[in-house]
Amino acid sequence: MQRTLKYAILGLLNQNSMSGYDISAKLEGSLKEFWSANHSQIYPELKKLTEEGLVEFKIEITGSVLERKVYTLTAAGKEDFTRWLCTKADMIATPKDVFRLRMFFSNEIDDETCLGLVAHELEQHEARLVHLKDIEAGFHGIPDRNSDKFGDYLVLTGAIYREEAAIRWLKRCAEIVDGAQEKV
Amino acid sequence: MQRTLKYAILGLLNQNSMSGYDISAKLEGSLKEFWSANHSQIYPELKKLTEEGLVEFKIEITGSVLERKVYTLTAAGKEDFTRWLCTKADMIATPKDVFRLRMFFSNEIDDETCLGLVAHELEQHEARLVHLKDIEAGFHGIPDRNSDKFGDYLVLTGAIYREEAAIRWLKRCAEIVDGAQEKV
DNA sequence: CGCGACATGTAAGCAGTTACATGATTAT
DNA sequence: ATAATCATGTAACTGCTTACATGTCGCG
Repeated sequence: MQRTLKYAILGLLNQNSMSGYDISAKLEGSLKEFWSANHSQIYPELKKLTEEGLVEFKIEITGSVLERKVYTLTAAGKEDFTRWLCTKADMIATPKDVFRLRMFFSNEIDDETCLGLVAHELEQHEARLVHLKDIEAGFHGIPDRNSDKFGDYLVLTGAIYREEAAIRWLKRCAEIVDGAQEKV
Repeated sequence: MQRTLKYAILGLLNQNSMSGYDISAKLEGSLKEFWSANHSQIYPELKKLTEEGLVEFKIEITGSVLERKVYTLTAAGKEDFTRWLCTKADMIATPKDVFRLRMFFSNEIDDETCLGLVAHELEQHEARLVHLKDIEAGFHGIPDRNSDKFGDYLVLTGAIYREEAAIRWLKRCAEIVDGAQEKV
């Protein structure tokens, strides 16, 4: 029982009070490189956190009737989050990857199909890398150590390194399959 | 509904007939870098695959009474697996990573604690890399394109690249946190 | 007046983890 | 004998995805 989504939400609320909709948007933004959740998971979790006394909300009205629940961390919520944040944890066991599973069985795939699969995967990682580099260009140097942007920058760097490694590997895969082909 | 475990099992049975226990062991071996499952997930899945007519089993006796169900792919199973294997898929959306989530909120952590967390994570990735390099040393060059070892080698290379990227990033994190500290 | 963004929720089902439960075989 | 490994299963629960369901607000 890790309740990681709980801490993702508490962490965001620690930065700013916001609604479930806003949290949903954040998880579609810079966080989505390493954590994501649908609104169908976020709203029930917020309800649970309210019952646990870690967050509280007040209702705001946008326009004339549209309700918006703006959540804020309670002192207990802040404490729980801080405790989690500073806790050393075991490295994640298995980052599951369907593409790598396919490649594990690649001896059953003919060269042409295999190179097609690799090219398809490569395209997607290259597009992602371009996107990440675009975001990186928006940072001018390393953000202030105490600003929210600091963690943002760290994990962006991590995502870039990760994509670069994936691309390097995929190119190596193509090379190996091609090389094995030529030897015949 | 992806049923990825289904295809992991079919793929292993395509290599060799084996029991649920053997499949469990394989998923603790070289596959565990990108797919894993407990026996409590494997046995019910094998039951389901049998009902679907994709695998069949015969009971072997080890010793005098201990039963062992040895599963084999049926023609339908082989066909289903092959179709899946050659299918292009979208890249996985979010490889969830709790450590990166912590780092996202790192502006809330003091330098010493933060460097401790990074060092702890780094240790684990370095140990993993050593382990992977050991396995790599057991391969003498690239295995035959048509052997089971071929895919094994490809994904091992991928795991090494991945760990190297993680290590490079963690060292960069330490550098950045240290750098930000000195500036004060 | 229609479309996209804002806003919140529930239900059903699949995937995965932890714990419960049992027993045989082999090596020390 | 006793511990590690072989061997198979179920139950309860958490986590996550997809689909269902509803309604407002602002812009063109």
